[in-house]
Amino acid sequence: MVKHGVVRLVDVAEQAGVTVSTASRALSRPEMVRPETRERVEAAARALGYVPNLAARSLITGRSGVVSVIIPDLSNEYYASIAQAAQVTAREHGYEVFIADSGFDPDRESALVDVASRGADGVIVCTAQRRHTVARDGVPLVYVNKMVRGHHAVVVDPHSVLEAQVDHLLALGHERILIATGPEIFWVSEVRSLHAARLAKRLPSITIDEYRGPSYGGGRRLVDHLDPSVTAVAALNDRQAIGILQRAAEVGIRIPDDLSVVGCDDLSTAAFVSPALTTVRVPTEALGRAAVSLLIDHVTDGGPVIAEQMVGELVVRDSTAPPRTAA
Amino acid sequence: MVKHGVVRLVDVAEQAGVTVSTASRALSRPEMVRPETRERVEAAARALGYVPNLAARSLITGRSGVVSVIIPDLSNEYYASIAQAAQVTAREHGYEVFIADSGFDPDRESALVDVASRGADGVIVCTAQRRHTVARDGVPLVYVNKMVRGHHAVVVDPHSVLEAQVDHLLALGHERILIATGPEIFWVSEVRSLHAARLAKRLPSITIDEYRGPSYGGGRRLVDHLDPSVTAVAALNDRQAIGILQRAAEVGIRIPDDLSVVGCDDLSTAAFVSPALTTVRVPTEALGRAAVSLLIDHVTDGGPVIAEQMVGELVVRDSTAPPRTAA
DNA sequence: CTGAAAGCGCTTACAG
DNA sequence: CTGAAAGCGCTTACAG
Repeated sequence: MVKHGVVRLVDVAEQAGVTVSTASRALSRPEMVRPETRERVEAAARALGYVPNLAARSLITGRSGVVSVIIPDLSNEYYASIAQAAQVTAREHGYEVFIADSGFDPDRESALVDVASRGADGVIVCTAQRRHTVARDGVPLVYVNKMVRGHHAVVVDPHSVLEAQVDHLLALGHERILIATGPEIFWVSEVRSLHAARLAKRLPSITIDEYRGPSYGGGRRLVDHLDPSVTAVAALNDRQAIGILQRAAEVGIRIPDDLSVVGCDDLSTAAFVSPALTTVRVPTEALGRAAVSLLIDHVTDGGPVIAEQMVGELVVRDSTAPPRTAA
Repeated sequence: MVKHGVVRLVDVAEQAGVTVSTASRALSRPEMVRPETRERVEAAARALGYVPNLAARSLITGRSGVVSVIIPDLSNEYYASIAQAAQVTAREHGYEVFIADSGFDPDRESALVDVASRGADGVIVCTAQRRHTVARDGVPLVYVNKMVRGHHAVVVDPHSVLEAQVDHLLALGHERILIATGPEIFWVSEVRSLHAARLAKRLPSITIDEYRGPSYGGGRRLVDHLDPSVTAVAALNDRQAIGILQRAAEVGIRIPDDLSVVGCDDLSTAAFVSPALTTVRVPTEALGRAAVSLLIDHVTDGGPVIAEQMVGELVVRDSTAPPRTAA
């Protein structure tokens, strides 16, 4: 009889009439034992309800079989979707995923990376903020949503997003376009600012807002500080865009008649708000998958540092239209 | 020098001039060593960048310090919010949380419970489906969103939800009310059906729909099968309610003029759809917190089986109004 | 308060 | 193909 209902490998071995060594091989490297031995061990394991002690295995192999994914906000569909895709892909590679939530707090993020590094074979840090996070030595790490010199990363190219937004608005005939870039604590904002500045130089009617953040509140405040001559806004993301929609409705700005708004991300909410939001779809699933693939196929092998860039895709809905003054 | 940059406790001990035993105590049970010894060990640990090998610790203590939370869909805000609250609470108790996604698949859910049981000190299974899930012997388990005889559980009382919905509609003057209960594969649906049947017996103008599921699609289909005399719908959840709103808009049913709709959950989307959805707010955070508290404070101590029931709270917005024929 | 020693459950060279 | 033995890094009675 085994104590406490916990079945160990030695119990299985005894039942099968072999030693632990053989039992271990039969279970983890079946090609190394005689077929009948394997069957006997497998039968014993099944009969006893054996489940390996992961801690022991991990102690000896030095691998845990888990990948940690750290995201800023679990209840934010955007990040959840990345984490979910990562999970699916990781499982395909035989890894479990451990998802943790930093609550957008850089300090907590660092702490989590640290904790995660201890137990995991690799960690994926999904974060927008530029503030540097350092993983423990020797633990493979991939960033999602920002590029950090010397580190692997998967990002959506901010240029492609801004271009999709602005091209769409220009095509509709807008000239007085406001580009929201967000503050430079965010990696995307930094890159977006550069590109926006370049655009503004070429097209002087373009203005830039770098103060309002990527949130509903940021969008609302943007409306309250809006130059009346602006006819279109390229928002930082959908949350900000939806905040703009909300506040605009409250203060009597009609969308898209008085103001066109284009978002970014394509949250599921984007299709339900009124008017339905024109936006740039971000391939969140691809981000998650790519991060895991990079981690497993590449980082672990000590390959060169890679930064994958993906592109967004414009989704036209009802929040954009030609400017009233034109057309 | 240590090999591979991996600092073990023995390295710290050596540096501090003590044995591993003392080093171990200094770090995990500081009150057992002399203050100056502790300081010496702590200094050494800091200097060397020591981080404990969790697998080794877990092997010997028999505890992993992790709680697994299994949810059906990570990118569903409702479940994400429960998981997030669970995570916060667990951390307050010194546990890390491991969140996994079953994709609404009962088989995968079972498999995940099984995998999770190996590594975790306890598991929280957040699931709507009645189909029974069995944890490994000896691993504490708490269900969220369904009650299972003989198991700990935290749920929102379906009676309270239905009552809030129906009372609101009755107060507005509705008589021809359709109650969507959902198919009985869901635990809530089972309970909700019972209560709905009782209501229908008392108020014969109430009808019941048990075919349409708790999804956007379910809501859309519900509209396509709607008896024109119905003036109000008590939906199974917000997703279904939003599906109703969408489809109603397409087929020219005005809401709330022609039809009142009340949802359940209060997803963030609920406030943004048009018209803004009247719904019953479910305390998802409280669910997550309670599940963890139950797991840690009670299940582990072998206390009696507990099923906590919480109640929803009506949030009135714009999708409900008095029936046109009345008032 | 500290040390020497055993042991957690597994895997894996090393012999046979 | 199988067994005996060592060892992964830690914790914890047991002596001192």
